[in-house]
Amino acid sequence: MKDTRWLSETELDAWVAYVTATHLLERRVEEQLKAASGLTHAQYEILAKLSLSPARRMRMTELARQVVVSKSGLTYQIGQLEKRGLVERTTCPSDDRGVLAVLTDEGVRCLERTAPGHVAVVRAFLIDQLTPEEVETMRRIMTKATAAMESASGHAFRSAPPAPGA
Amino acid sequence: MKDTRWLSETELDAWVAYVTATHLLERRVEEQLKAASGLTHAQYEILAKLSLSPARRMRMTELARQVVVSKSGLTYQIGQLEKRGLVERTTCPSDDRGVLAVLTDEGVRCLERTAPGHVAVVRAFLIDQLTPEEVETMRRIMTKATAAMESASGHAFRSAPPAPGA
DNA sequence: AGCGGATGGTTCAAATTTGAACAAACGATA
DNA sequence: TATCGTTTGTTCAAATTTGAACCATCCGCT
Repeated sequence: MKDTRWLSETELDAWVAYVTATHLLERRVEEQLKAASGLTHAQYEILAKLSLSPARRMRMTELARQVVVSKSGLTYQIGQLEKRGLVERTTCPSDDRGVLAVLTDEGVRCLERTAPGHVAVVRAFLIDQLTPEEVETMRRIMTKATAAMESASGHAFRSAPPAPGA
Repeated sequence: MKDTRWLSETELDAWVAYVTATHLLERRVEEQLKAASGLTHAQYEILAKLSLSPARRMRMTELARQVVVSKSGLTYQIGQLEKRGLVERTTCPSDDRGVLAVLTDEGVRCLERTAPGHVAVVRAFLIDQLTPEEVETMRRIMTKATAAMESASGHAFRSAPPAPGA
């Protein structure tokens, strides 16, 4: 906590631009989805993840991990999606505690109907603004950041890795 | 709304990685700030913007625009910061409707006390994971995206620019 | 079989965010 | 200077999100 390594001008610019762009993009995505299908971005992400999963179903905890939302947050959203008939809850065969969120046929149709407009926004404000090289670099950057955060345990971050004897 | 230009595999990977990294990063930033100073990321951003403004003060609307939050959202957060004595509300001399949010000395101290830990997280999970070239590319990418969204009026986005006679 | 710690999901209260509705003040124009 | 359309900031209700508390179930060991 002593001498701080401040961000260089470029680093700060990069961070500020990232934060700003992220907020603006989230706002655009949210407003488009809401207008087009009444879905939240969080809800769309849930449907999208489920649609790519083996039998269009996933355990709650795993789904929460993949969409990066708290357990209670997912419980709430699955409840909302269930009300609209886009998702169903099934008890997990192999684990009585478990709950499987299953994408319904109606959910699939909703997703298919919604995807084009969503992709259009992502393209218009981000992807199509970039060169192919920039897209690739962004992929690399975000993948690295994700890896760093998924490996870093809990919320403590030190310069030295956790001692084996601790 | 007819034939959709879907995302290529790389583009999709880039987008998914971006969304995931953003959620994870937001979570880390939020948890660090909360633990270290009881501030929200939104609140930190407000303090930071104010600290860089001429007399450490800014009009509500302009501040809301810069931190990308709704007007009502800013009203709420400024209220919270006021309770903690980090910000004060002043009536705007040139416009009786206006309100100036002013960073107090206490607010400055809070920011100075909080910044090192915040920067450490940003470094640990993002900046320090990247090469200087990648940082520069991210800056360019996010700046372009921001520009695209700030220019695009309202929420309509068409392939053709708005006709002069419309 | 029976413990004891870890996991999976839900419930609950509290905090935050947004858009719509409003009232006050501005400013250009008749 | 009286008026109409804007802009400013707040209030309000509704939706969402999170962490902590909780119960049920699972799993490794005795």
